[in-house]
Amino acid sequence: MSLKGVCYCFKDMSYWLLKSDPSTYSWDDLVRDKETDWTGVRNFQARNNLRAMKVGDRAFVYHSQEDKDIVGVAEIVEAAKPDPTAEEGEWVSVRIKALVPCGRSLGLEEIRNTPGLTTMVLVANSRLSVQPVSEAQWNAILKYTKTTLS
DNA sequence: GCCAACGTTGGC
DNA sequence: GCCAACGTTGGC
Repeated sequence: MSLKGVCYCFKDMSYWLLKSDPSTYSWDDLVRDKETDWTGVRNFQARNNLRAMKVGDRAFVYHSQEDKDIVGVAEIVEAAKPDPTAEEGEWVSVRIKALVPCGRSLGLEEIRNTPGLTTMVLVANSRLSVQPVSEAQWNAILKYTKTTLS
């Protein structure tokens, strides 16, 4: 691979946050499965975010409901394709794989109280299940959670 | 195209 | 379990 190609990949990487109720599908489930199709998204904004994902993009996995924290990092390994679980409508899913767990989880409360993270979509619109994360937010969260990507 | 009614999600 | 916020649906 050329150096130009490498640089392009880095420059072009996008970051995301995927929300899941752990009683339905948790980070531990993803680690067990290693990879999974992220199906079941039935919201237009979330679907558009799924469509914008590229192979190699990274996403935090956030546990909604009882935990309310960011727990791990996943990588997009297949871009959007028709969601096989959708009986009607143009819904899509992407394939993700577990990369690393966070060194420690980062709770919603702490996100709300951390300068630089208060602008996260999670804070303004906690209901959106597939959200973009800025590069600055991404790096800050890696730092706060003591998470190292190999 | 507006808006009331309804359903769902998720924080508390 | 409650309820606020949000998104979708459907009547007009």
